[in-house]
Amino acid sequence: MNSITSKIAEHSPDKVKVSRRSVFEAETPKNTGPCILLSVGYDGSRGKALCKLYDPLKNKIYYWFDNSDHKPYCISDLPPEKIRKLPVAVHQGFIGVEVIEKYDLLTDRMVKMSKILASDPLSIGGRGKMKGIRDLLPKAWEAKIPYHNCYIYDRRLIPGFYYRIVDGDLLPVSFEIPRKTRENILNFFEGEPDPVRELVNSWLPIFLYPAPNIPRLAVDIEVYTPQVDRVPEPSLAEYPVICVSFSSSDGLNKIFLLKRKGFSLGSKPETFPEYAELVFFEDEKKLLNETFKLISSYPIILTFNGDDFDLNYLWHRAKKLGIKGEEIPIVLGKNSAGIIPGVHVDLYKFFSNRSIQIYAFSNKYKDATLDAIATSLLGISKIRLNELISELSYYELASYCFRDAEITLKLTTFNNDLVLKLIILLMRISKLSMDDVTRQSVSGWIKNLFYYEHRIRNYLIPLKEDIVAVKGEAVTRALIKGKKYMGAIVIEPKPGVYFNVIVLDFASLYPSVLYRWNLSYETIRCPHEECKSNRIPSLPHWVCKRRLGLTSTIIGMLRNIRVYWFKPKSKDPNIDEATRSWYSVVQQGLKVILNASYGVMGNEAFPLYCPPVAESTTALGRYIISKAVEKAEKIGVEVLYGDTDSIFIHKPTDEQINVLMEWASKEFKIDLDIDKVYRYVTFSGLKKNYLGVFRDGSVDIKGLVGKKRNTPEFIKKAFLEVVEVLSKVSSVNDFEEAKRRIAEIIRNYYVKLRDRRLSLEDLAFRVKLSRSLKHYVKTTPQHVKAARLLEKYGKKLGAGDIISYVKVKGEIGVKPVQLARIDEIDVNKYMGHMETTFRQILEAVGVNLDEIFGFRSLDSFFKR
DNA sequence: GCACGCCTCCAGGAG
DNA sequence: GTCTCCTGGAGGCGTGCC
Repeated sequence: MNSITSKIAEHSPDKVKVSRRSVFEAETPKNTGPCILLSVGYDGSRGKALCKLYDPLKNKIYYWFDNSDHKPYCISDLPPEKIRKLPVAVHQGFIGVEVIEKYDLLTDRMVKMSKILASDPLSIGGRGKMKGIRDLLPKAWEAKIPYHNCYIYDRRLIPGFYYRIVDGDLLPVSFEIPRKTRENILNFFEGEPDPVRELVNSWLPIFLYPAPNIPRLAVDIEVYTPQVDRVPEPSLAEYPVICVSFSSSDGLNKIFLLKRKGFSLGSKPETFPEYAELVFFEDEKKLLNETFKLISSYPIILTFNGDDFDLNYLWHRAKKLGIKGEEIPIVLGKNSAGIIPGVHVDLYKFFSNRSIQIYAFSNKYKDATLDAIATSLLGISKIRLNELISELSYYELASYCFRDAEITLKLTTFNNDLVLKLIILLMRISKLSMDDVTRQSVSGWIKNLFYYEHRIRNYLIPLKEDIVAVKGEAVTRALIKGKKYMGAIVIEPKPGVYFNVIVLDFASLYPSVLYRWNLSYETIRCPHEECKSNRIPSLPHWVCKRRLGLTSTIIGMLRNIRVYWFKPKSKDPNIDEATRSWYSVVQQGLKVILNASYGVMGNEAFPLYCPPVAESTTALGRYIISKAVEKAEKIGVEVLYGDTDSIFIHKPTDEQINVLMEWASKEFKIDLDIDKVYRYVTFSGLKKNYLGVFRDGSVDIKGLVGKKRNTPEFIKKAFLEVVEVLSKVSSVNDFEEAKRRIAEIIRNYYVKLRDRRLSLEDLAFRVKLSRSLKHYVKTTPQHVKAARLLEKYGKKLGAGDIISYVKVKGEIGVKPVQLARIDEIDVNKYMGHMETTFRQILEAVGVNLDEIFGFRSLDSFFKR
């Protein structure tokens, strides 16, 4: 025991210098060097907009407050004299009203409006007892924009970009773009209208100037809990914080542990981080105070779920222990936790963002859990525990907690700080603060970006109901019940095996269509008589000939700049690696925005929602792909399949490919590219369902059930073995041998199944609960049945949880893995699943399963 | 009473 | 809370047959 106590004593806080100097410069300097604009907010005590700047050279944060007496406001169509007679005028926050002129895109003319100024943001948009000004007006424009964003627009600020304070004023740092680079990029916009070229010019610095590396500290806490399977409730903060870990991008690695009676250091696990400094605290309050000092000493604090848990818990716990509010550098919002003086980024929110998950990380992680994300992106997992957190020895607890902090940090440092750079780029594009951009979804980014561009042009930001009133609803019918308008075409695939298949696709088809056809809410069904002849094929809609659409121009500019410059240059070996890496971030960030740019137009919740724009986009997509099929057939090329923006063509000559590409660029001014080159492709005959083998033998599997996440592991394994065999096939003659080997593989797995030589884990279906259990009322899917069985045993389950269940004989038919035994398994059901899985491939190979084996089903084949 | 067809719900995926 | 199109499995219900 003595040695343990002495070891602990070695780590006593008196001997270790824990605190770091705050990065905060309380007094705003009159002049600074270049700083990054991290965030714009509102300081209630001063009643001013507040910009958080980070000075990378001095490692300091400065707060700069508005010096222009900028006030919150909203806009009304009533003249000032009428407004002065309304209750608005006696609102305690009412300051005054002034006449302004705005350009109204919906009517295509200048309008006189009234700008109503207020003393504070709440006076405009307040709710509850004290109604805000916007609710006292019959109609109010631009009244729902958070004040700090309004300030960004009016000052034309670009979050994530460089600013400096000069004589107390905030000025952007101007960067010289090399003349050659500028010219090279603008060359790609040769022949485009002037406003497009001007737009490109104004956006270039955003893309060309690399993001800085900003120091950041990841924090993770562990809390004692007496209950199994229960996360402590932050708002109650009943139990002590027993461990806090820190890992920073500049090499700080610390673990704070709370000393508890009856706990020992234990033996050092292999996972213990020797490079981290272990600090013991007798007193929890002291532990929290030191934690807060560290939190105040970095410009960016990273957590994984810190909004809802870690920072939330720390705040409430600190209050409970009697720490004074001003000593807690945490500001709790409704759904988030801010910090002082820097910015808090909750990576759980960022990685949960569907667009980030799918488009930035190509669906590499399927669940937004720290373990799943870290495993697939970093190759590092969380530490597996055999005991409850509250029972771990000090060393084990420290190792476990620290790993989480370390992973959290690494999520922003891996691949050359990819994620940090991506966040900064998205700030610049969306014009949102770091705290906002990491918490909002893609529609929030696009909304803010469009609002900004409206404001700097003095365009009135329209009301959603006015857009729909003027432009109307969709006129097409969706194929799927419950959808609002018709979408893309999927060409019926020709079943069979085809060697030498090329996939041509229209590069970012929808953004290109929006741009080329000038589709924007103000240009579709515009008010001009002479434009009515400019029709969209097959639709009653027309497009403006007089005016360039605002949103279509922005989307087109982003699309072109990505396709022509950043995407190719990110792979150009003549460019230095640092630049290439930044370019790669830029092109990925643009991809995220572009992929959603059409979708938001068809989203009712989007403030510029415009169904005619959305359905015109898909209608033109259908038009273009149909014309492409026609053209291909006309020049003697067989089209095997196509989906939305692609055609799969059989054995085309180079000449034929060139003809098609030139035709597309001449006919539509849209690029048709070679997307994929297959050695062979097999089509089962089902749409969105095929297997292709590239020239190098790698395999491209789409839609097949063997690949689906919820397919049992053993079927996936069998499927992969079969795929492996197929990847070796290089000519028609190889198929006979391949089929024999495939039959062997299937038989092998069948025998394993029949003899129950498989684990329950291998047999489990893993299906996600998409909502809480009580919300399943219409039907009871199998995973819900299993989940309800689990609940009887006291397990708490909710939306997002993955249920693992197996199919068993008997009335209910399913059991959660935890409750099942191997002898209960319903072998026939699994046979059925194997059959469908392999039918998709084998039929694709061109031969019906029945024909291969000469029996009606696999089942009867094996029962022979 | 029961097989069967048809529709709906739900999850997961393609683009 | 971008969008629509497509597939498979199970649940739920009506219908016709024995």
